[in-house]
Amino acid sequence: MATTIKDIAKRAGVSIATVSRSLNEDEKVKEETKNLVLSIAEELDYKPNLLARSFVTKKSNIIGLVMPDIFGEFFMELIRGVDDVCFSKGYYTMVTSSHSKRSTVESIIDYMSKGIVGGIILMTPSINDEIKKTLKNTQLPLIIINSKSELEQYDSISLDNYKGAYDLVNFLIKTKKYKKIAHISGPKENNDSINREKGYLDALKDNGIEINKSWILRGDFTTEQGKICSESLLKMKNRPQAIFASNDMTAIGCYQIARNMGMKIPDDIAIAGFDDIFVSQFLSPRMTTVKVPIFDLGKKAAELLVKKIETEKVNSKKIHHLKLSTKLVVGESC
Amino acid sequence: MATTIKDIAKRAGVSIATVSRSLNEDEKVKEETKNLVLSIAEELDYKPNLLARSFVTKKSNIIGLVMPDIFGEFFMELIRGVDDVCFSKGYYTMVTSSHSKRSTVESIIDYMSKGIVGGIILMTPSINDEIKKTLKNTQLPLIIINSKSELEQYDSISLDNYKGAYDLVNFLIKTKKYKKIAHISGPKENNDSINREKGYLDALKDNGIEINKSWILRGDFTTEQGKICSESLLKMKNRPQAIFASNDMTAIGCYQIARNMGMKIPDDIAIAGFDDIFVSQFLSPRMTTVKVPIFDLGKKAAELLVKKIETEKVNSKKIHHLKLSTKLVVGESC
DNA sequence: TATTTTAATGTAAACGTTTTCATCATGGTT
DNA sequence: AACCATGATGAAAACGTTTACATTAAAATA
Repeated sequence: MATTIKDIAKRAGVSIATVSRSLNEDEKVKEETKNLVLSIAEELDYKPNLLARSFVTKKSNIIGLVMPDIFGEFFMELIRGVDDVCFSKGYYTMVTSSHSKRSTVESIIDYMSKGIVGGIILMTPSINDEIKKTLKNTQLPLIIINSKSELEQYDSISLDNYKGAYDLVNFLIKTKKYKKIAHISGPKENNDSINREKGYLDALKDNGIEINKSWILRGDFTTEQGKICSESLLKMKNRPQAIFASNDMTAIGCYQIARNMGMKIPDDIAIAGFDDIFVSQFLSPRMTTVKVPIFDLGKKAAELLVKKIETEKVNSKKIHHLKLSTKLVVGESC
Repeated sequence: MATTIKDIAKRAGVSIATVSRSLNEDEKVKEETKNLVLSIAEELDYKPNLLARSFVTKKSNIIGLVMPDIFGEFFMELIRGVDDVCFSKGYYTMVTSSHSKRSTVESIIDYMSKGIVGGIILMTPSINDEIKKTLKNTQLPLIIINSKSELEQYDSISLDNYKGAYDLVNFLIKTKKYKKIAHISGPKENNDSINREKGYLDALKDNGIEINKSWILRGDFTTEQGKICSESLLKMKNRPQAIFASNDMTAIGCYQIARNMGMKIPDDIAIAGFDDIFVSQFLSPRMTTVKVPIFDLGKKAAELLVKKIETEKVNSKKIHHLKLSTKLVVGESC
């Protein structure tokens, strides 16, 4: 049987209330008594029962991380960032992802209603009405990771996809002197994708380059679709000099097609991606892309959430909207 | 305020005991009463307070996944496998990793003592005395993921690293006709590494090839060390025809050095790895390696653990030691 | 019919903690 | 000397469940 505050109380000859107070720093209790209790707790190797504590305080030091998927380095880095902060602040990280069998909403509801988590980090590429409605019904501390802060009333952290894409395309035009730049986008509803495309369009516009709509193809962040799109781009009579793919996975598809068609990168076709995933540095030539600080994203989200959980009483109603900047990674593919 | 069994009891005109019994399928309660209770619960959108439940039953449906690190696709796949099973069985996945600030042992102790998890999946590359001692003090259901089942008393799941390596080296000898095969190992204490090296040695032995000790170098699973080791191998007067690296990361280092030295893979030097990480398929030439079913590993571990948690009363003392087989992936690097 | 068994339900304790309220010294203020 | 504020502590309730035990009514057995 594990040691409880009762055991300590008995041994110390005080009430359990005094033990509890001694254990929870902030309370007024005579220094002497406190030290006695603390030393006995130490001696008996006392570990507070978190379940009991959370149960009575209605606060859980478990953070629920809801993601659209659990796959690849993006989510791994996110988890790592969250875990890093959680650990150092005495919190636990609980992960869940959407599934064929479970929607994002279901995950959230589950977490919210069962009293199991003390706060939620919600990472979602898009926010639909169902999610909005669900969020409205909770008063759990919440941080949203999403590019588009459609929900102004919630704290959010996002990557500056727009600027990342803008800078990259601007670099292609200004430094590399490309004028014919195609784009393979990401999924339609995906806010990351939407903002990257915007950055692309604005960079062209600002440089006085006319937009060629036939050079903008819809991808879906997969290598497969990258292949399909790049193939049709490279077979055009008036084909582009460069392809800006909405993410590295898509760009990898372009690499493969270019190689298959016997084209040299970047001489015959320049390729740029977005994300700077692990693979990208090993491709030859090294991919030009945009580094996104996912680890930091996770860290920041967790930090913000913990802060929110702990100051909830004070209820500082200030809403934060953080935007993390990306970094251009210049390789030899352009 | 959330609905509790008291609310249901009041509305249904029964005691909370009856409500509880109705909710927990297995109990004897009149069909009629049960239906009434259930319909009211539905109506009031009752969600049991998991904290309260776990607190009183001393059973948690949270599974603690303890890993040596949280980085890269290996752990991502592991988490995914665990999450997959956990979700479908109504469990939650809590992750933690070792740190500069936290040892594996501390993570375990933390999980064990705070009453927060109902079982632990412990993934560790090696088991030291401290871990052994710690495990002895718990009666929490536990599954160990580790190559070497030093701890026969605990259920374990592991990858058949030995056979994977043996088959690969055997393939290099029998099919590819290499006779001079070097090996860059992994960390000393790492059981995966140890078994892979054993497989390598035995394959050579069984094929009547004498072992050249100067061709066996100590790596540490990093690309950096792969570079260092392969450079010294390739600069030898009597240099090997092939290098079997203990994992793909190391093999990638070999690729880079070979390229730097102007050597063609596989003509000048053949390279093989282990793990079949995501990158490997994109290298040119495609790496020959060994695919390890990490996702399945996670799944199996979770399945076993859940089974253990749920049959604990019955206490079937049978200990399971599962070994998952790997699969040779033939690329063009050999 | 009297007694025993069984089924259905209620009562209340228990889990380990926090926290409100009450109690009781102690020492300072009039 | 009487009073009051204060600081330290204890008693007990509360949180939402499950569950051992008690109770009741109905059914089965004698």
